[in-house]
Amino acid sequence: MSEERLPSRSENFSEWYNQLVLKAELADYAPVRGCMIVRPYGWALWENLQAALDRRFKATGHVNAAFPMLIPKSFLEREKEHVEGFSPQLAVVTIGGGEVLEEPLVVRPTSETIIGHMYAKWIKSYRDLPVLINLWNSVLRWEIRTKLFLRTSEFYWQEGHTAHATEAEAIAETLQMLDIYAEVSETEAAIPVVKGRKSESEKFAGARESYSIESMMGDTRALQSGTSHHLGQNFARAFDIRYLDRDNQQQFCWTTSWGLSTRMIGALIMVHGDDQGLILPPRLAPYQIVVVPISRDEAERGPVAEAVGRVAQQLTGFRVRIDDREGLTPGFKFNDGEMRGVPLRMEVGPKDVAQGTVTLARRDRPGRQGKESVPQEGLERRVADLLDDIQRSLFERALAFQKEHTHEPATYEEFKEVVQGGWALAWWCGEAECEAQVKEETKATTRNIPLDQPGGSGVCVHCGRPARERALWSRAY
RNA sequence: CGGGGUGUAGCGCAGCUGGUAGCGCACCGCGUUUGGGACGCGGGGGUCGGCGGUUCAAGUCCGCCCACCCCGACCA
Repeated sequence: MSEERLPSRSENFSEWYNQLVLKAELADYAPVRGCMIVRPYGWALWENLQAALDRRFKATGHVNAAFPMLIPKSFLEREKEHVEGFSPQLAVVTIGGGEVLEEPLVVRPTSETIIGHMYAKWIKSYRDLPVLINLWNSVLRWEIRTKLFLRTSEFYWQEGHTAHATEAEAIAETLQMLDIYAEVSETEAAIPVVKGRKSESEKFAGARESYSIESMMGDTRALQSGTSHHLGQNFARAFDIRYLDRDNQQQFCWTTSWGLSTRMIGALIMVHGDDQGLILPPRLAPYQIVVVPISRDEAERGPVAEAVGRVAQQLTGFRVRIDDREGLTPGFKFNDGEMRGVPLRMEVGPKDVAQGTVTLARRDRPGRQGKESVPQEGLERRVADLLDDIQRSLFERALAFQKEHTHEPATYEEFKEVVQGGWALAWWCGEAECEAQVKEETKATTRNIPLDQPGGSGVCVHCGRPARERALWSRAY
């Protein structure tokens, strides 16, 4: 519960975000540095997102499993780029049961290595392929600078790990999972994305190619909210994952990995929220409707409660919360529901009882607008339509915002200007030092190289050398 | 890891030149309230971030440490 206002979203985005996460009771700071507590309301949101993803993973043939949190340190050292990428961020266990361990164990920063070890053991024949396993777990990366949901030392996610007989299959898998992430983000979270390939400097440590979905937050900065990696044969060679093909020849597998984390919750907050608080998309909201009963005296209480009960019966197909907390005024509950981002509020008071109506208020319309009086009869139909409309309008609003702040600068001068408050889609020569210079000069980095390129060729927006692809540039979280 | 800032009740803060801790909100009880953040009365709650030092006496002065936040370099 809260009663103070949030900082202004437009004036102090960062502070607005921090306080909203706490006040909406999504998460809290843990007593351990860099870690977060995900509170029930935040976890309910994650569970809904999990369900949306898991359904799609299963539909595409994946199965879930559990792997240990502790990994022999030597495993991390097997793949050269992987070590370099993750060493600085590892937490290492050196003592167990009071004894110094023979070999230190690392708390998993990601599971490619232990997966590689086990896949090598399990895969013998082309008949064993593909292996399509997903893990729902948490991982630990020693982060210096943290922010709830966006970057914490421990975070919750899913990591998918697959092994295939051919490169083409592995690439198809990598792109299939990227598509699933994009589809979940857009249809469930109502967050538009740009799918693309990561630059060499931004790709996953050990990957051959990394792909990401990138979204524009309310302050125009970009957030990578899902990644899918084609690992080539890098991990297969490091862990000796081989199979015997139809011609009785030993072949290395082609592997992939892909992950999406609770960071997506941060995206939901930053894309849809406003000065009043969260605005949650109906498909993921823990509660889609909050019912606020209103009665001035004992005589009204009974009929109102009866109407609420009747209405609740009609809405069993929705996630409904009846806010019958005592001693709180309706006004307080309105604000509380808005802060928590409940998509639809239903007020049931004496006037509604007298008229056989309820009052609906949609969260995505400002203030007291978006309120409407509807008959209790056939209510569920109107509720369903409104929730659909809210889901759609949140996406459209976010997409319009993203488009409005995405530019195609022709010159570097223009580029420098636009990346201060938006995204730039601009030709890039593909050279790492060019990218590094741009970052130095503007703080913008390549987010990805969008997959749907209009084609053609041009000159690098920074150095003027020939360029074959356009990159999406932005300041990022 | 560099620069800056903050640690006093759950949250936000006050506490002067040292004298034994307070305000608002939240919380508990009773009553009146309830269609946009109600009000009255009465309560409970503190190793003042930690350790050490100076002093008759430290929230206050000194030293060291720790944590968190903001801005930069690195990362989902």
